[in-house]
Amino acid sequence: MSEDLMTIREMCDAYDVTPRTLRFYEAKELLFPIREGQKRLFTKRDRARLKLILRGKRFGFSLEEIRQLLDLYHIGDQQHTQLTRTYEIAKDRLADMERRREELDEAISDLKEQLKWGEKMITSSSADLEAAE
Amino acid sequence: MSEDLMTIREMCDAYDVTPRTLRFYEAKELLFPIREGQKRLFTKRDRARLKLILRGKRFGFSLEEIRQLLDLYHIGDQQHTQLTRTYEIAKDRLADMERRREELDEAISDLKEQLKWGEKMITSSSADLEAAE
DNA sequence: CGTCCGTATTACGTAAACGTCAAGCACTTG
DNA sequence: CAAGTGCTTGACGTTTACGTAATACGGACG
Repeated sequence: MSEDLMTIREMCDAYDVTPRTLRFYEAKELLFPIREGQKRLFTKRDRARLKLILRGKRFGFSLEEIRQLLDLYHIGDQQHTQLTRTYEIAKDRLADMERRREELDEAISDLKEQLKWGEKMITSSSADLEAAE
Repeated sequence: MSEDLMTIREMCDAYDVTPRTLRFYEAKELLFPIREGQKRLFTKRDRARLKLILRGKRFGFSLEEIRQLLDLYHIGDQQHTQLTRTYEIAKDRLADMERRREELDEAISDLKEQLKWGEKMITSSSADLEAAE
């Protein structure tokens, strides 16, 4: 348990991002590193959030969308009404993701189909692929 | 079979994009509408490509990445060596997508877990969620 | 024939997500 | 203590993916 806190450089090495990116995310209120004097120290919570940020980006979410998603994970001691609302948003998000999953499955099988053809074309000769819908 | 060709406006209505977007994609060599005089006419092939473009975007691919992916679907009558190379790229892409699917599954189950907590919190009262890894 | 309407081209504008200096503070290291 | 190393805060630059006029062209219509 080396310290639970990481410097900006350790973060960059660990997650393959630049210092600029981490400061940018802090400015956008996606991360909240603590300050020791001048320097930033990133907590376990920051690391968890960063993972989610990078994951979100890989799925085409904007940083603003990601920020809202992150807030879902911060369901702290809020008011009941606000909480219910948050819950609804989260359910919508989940539905989003499951739609994306279906789409991704489709994309994968499309590409697989394409690869089967590619295989045939490599082992045999060329053909006319324009017939495909 | 109304004509198999669509005007820019018909395309916009059908796929919910702007004319600017379609012209932009053409400029970036993602689409290749034919020209009747001045006007563009989009073929079935353009529509298939546009669908893939929009799908790619939903998964966070840049237009440049999408253009390369689209080329995989255009495995026409190329040279054998080039074809083999293309095939390798396609397989890498497929592996990419399957990794993404795993990640998406993880993201979904994470969010579902979060929702279970949210449920408890709504039906009961507030609690401390900071203990979560 | 004048005037819309839809499309075209050209060009400048913009939001998001950083990159890239410039200049300064805090160690520590020789 | 001078020099380097690492971090800091601005501030301006850049790329991507379009938006938004301004201007012009070609057919349809009253």
